[in-house]
Parts: sequence; structure tokens; C-alpha cells
Amino acid sequence: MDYQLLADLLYPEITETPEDIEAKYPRRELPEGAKVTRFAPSPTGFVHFGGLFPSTVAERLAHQSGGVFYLRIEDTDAKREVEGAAEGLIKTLATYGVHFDEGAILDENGKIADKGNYGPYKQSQRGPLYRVFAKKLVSEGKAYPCFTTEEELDELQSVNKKEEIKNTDWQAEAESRRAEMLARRDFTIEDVKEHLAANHPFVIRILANGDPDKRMKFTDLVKGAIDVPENDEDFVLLKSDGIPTYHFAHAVDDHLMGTTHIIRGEEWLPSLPKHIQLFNYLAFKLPKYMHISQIMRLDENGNKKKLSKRDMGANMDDYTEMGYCPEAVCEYVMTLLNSNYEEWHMQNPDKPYTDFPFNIKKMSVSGCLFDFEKLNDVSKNIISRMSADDVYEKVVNWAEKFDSEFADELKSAPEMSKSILAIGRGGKKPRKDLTTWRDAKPYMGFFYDKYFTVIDEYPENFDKADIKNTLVKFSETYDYADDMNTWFDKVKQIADSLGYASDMKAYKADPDAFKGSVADISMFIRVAVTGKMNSPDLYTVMQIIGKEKTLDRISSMISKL
RNA sequence: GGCCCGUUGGUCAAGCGGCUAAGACACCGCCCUUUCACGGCGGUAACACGAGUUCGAUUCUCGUACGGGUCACCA
Repeated sequence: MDYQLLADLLYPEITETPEDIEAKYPRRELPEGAKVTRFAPSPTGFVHFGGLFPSTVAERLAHQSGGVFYLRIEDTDAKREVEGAAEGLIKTLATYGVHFDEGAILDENGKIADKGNYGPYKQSQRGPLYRVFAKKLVSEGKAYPCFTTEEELDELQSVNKKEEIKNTDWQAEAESRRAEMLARRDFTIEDVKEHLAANHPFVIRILANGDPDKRMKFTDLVKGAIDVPENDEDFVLLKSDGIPTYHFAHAVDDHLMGTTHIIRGEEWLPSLPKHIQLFNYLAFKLPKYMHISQIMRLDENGNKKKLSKRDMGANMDDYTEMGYCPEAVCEYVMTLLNSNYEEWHMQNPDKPYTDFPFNIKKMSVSGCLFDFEKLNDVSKNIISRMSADDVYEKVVNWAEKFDSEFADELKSAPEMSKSILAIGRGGKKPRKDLTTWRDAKPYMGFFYDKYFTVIDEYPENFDKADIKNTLVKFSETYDYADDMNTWFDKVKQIADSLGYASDMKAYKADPDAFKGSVADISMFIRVAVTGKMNSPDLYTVMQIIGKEKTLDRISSMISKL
């Protein structure tokens, strides 16, 4: 077969050669050791937690090494493309610290525009480029046109691949596919001419020459040494619309764009043989690969499953609504990515996670389970270290989007709101009441008349009269100007007068000698003022609420008893 | 089913031929404390199984089991 003739028949309009293209994509001038990485999402939806993972790794590795991190949009599947998804992706990534140096990123008008010299960065705009390389492969007898239509393929495939395939069917399936593949390779120039004349669509397939029984040694930067079989599958390079498949685009783009490290999910491991073959055929230098373990979740049977789109915690945009601050999510990701992150962070509590020396060798080989508890802990700690002003601003920000009424309430009394948030904050052992911004309302709502309700009831085992007496006595003696000690001394006096222990030690030594303790007396007052059995320091709460409201709330409770 | 990857406490995980097998989260207990939230101290809890190599295996090799991934003109 005259392969050059075949190539010219297929792509008469392509006159450029790979060499011409290479000349337009010179090697990057980067310092020694600098890594060029990329994130290459398909614009089919939101950013997924499982996508934030590799993109964070790619970003860290590039920026830590003085390299380049770019965004390439893999919009090669028009059918699945979602309008505006790419823009959303970029914005979401940015909130989680994933910033691009180059690629199809947002310009000042919020539109996607290319930045950098290795574009275009949207694969749909790179069609001619791919065809040059495809033509080359055809001319070398390493790829060939296939006129089998999708419908015909579906029919040939005896079993629907989406359905569960019965054990016995697998063998038959493999055999029929093998036979079918060999048949596809069997054609003449005349056949091609006929098809072309009839305007039949075609795909370009690679002509696989591997022996799947042979293994190649391959080193993955995360997985270590692995065995991969040679590729024997004539997979598609160019689809009938002239747009490449992932595999071909990966080879051409990452070569041209100078990617040094391919960072992607573990699910790509099985297609590695295809990529190796392609890079070989194309005479491209194989980049380094890092296949990152997947994030799992527990299914209803207690088995681990890949965290998928519909799962809780999958959509990064949900975290905003749930009220997590991006720093918390980033740190949580770091703890999963590098096990020694936490240790480092304890030693460097004030440094941003971007100062952490990220280490490929410390990456986990096995998949990990997504754990909200751990995220919550990280989040709680981060918020506890923020200033009251910061927290105020962030809570308001969140509330403006998701609870505008609460936002208005906060903004109507900013000073009070800030002093509430300042309780127990700033010291060596800050309170950790807030895990997410969403927690703010239940935590501090009782300060505002609008949200104040008595939630907790007095426990049955206390005498109603004691409660009432406590409240009456307290309101009689309460003086807003009292300092904390004076204030508490008065509470203790009430305790003594009602037969409750004012000294906790005495109470603990002999609880039966008293009706209760000053703790209970405080609780009586606390429920009246805050509506809850638990609250931050009561004295401080009253100072913030103010004399009038404090007494109002107490008297309203008295009248209810 | 073929191929690939994995398996240390409930979870994330250190470990890289000899350790009483770290640490963090969660849980429990005690202390501190007027409640809560912190903080301090302590506790329960793990090398999937079976062979082999070795003086010695969590660590190396091979099986088995289990889990995950993948097998498209999707990425």
C-alpha cells in the first residue's frame, strides 16, 4: 500500500508538516528542574472534588519549581459540552488557590481568552494541528482511515457496554472485536477512493503493533514501578468530525505545549499503553506521569466507591453554600495529598499552605476516603485563628448569598456583631464554635431579638420556684456596671440564699448537701437570657446584649414560669 | 471475565529487614471549668490471609481473598 498516497487522499488540504508545527512551538526556556504542568478539564460541568485534587498537585508542582501551570480546555466532545462550564471551572478553581499562568483563562471581561505562546488552548480550535500529525502517521503506515460507522460498530458490539456483561460473554466479546479490528485494517486504496467519493465520514485509527502478552516496565512518579501490557487496540485518533480523542490530543498537545509532568487521575492508568504507543509512533519524548489515587466514598453496603458527581461533597461549588472557607478545603486537600502536611502545619501555624514543601514521594498510593469530620476539624481551627473582623466580614459575605435576612441583621449592628464574634477569640486557646459560616446563626442568633427564642427547657428536676426566685433576685441586684467578679459574686449569693452551693468544690465533695450548685443557678439565668443551656460566657453575653434587653428577657421568663 | 492498581486501628496515615508499630480526626475517661467552646493528661483500637526468602518479616517474593479502576468516534 502506498501510504503517502493514502494520506494525500485523506487530507489533500494539509500541506504543513510536523516539522513546520514544531517550529512554531519552541522549547520553553525554563530554569533547571522547572516543571510544566497543566490542568485539562472537559467543560462538561462543575469542578469536582476529585478534580481539585490533581489540579492542586499540578499547580503546586509547577509553582514550587518555578515552572509553568496552564489550563487547556478539552472540549473535544461537543455532545457533552455545557455552556459556560469552562468559565465556572476557572472561577471555582481560583477560589481554591488554583491559579493559571497561561492557557485559556479569563480576561478582564470575564471571557475566556488565550494567554501564552503555546495556544490555542481550546482543543476544538486546534483541529488542523492534529490533522498534520495524523496525516504523518497515515503516511507512515501507523494509522489508517476507518469508514465503519458508529451504528455499525454498535451492532457489531454484541453486548451493550453500559449493561453488565455476563462472564461468559467477555470471551466472545473480545474475540469478535479482534476479528472486527483485523477486518477494518483490510482495505485498498480503491475502497478509500470510493468512500471518499461518496462522502462517507471516517475516523483515523492507530495501527496497533503491540503484543498484549508482553509487558513493559514503566515508572509512575506516584505508583512506582508498574507493569503495562503493550497496546494492541486500534483506538481512534481522530473522530469523524476531525476532532481528536483524548489520547491523540494528549500526545500532540502535551508535546507541543512542553508539559513535563502529566498529573491525572488513576483512572487513566489503563490507557497508558495507548499513550506510550502514540508517543513512540510520533517520536515524542514521553513526559513523566503521576497517576493520582481517587477519592472514595462509602456506599450503602460499606464499600468504597469513587466519589462521583452526585455525591455529597463532590461539587466544589457546594462548599461555598455549606459555608466552608476555601482555605479549609485547601488545607484538607493538602492533608490528604501529603501526609506530613499536618506536622509541618503544626510547626508553622501561621504560614499559608503554599509555603509547604510539597513532596511527590509523600503521596499516597492508595485511594482515600472523603472525611467530613476531618474537614470540619481543619475548618474549625482555621476560623478560630481569624480575627473577629475577618469572621464578621466572611459571615456577612456568606449570608448575603444564602441568608440575606441574617446578613441584614448582622449589618444593622456591625459593632455588636463583631463583639459577639470576638468572644474568646484572639488568645492562645481560642474558642472553636464555628466550623462553617452556616454555624454563625445558630451560634450567635440569640443576641438578636429577631432570632431570640427559648430553645432549651429547664430540666424537670429543678424546683420552678427556685428558678423564678433566681431570676427575680438576679434582676433586682443586676448592675450593668459591675465587673465580672462582682457580677459573679452576686450570682453566688443567690445560690447561697436558695440552698445551692456557691462553691463548686464544696458541692462536688457532698452534692447531697445542696439542692444544686452555682452552675445550676447560672443555667437558670442563662436559659432566660440566651434561650439555651449552653452559651459563651454569660457575663460577656450580658455586656453585649445590654442592660435593658437582659432584664427584659429575664422578666419575660419570670412571667412564663 | 481480561488487564492494571491497591490492602497498617472506625477514618487519614508514618514506617522502607530487628521499633513497647508514630501522629492526626473520631470515640471514651479524667483534670481544668458557673454551661458551652477551648486547653491538659490518659485510654480503646491496626500490619487481610497463606506460603517462601532470611537468624529475623508490617517491610522482600509468590499465591489467595477482598477492594478499586478500566475495557467508546467520553474525557
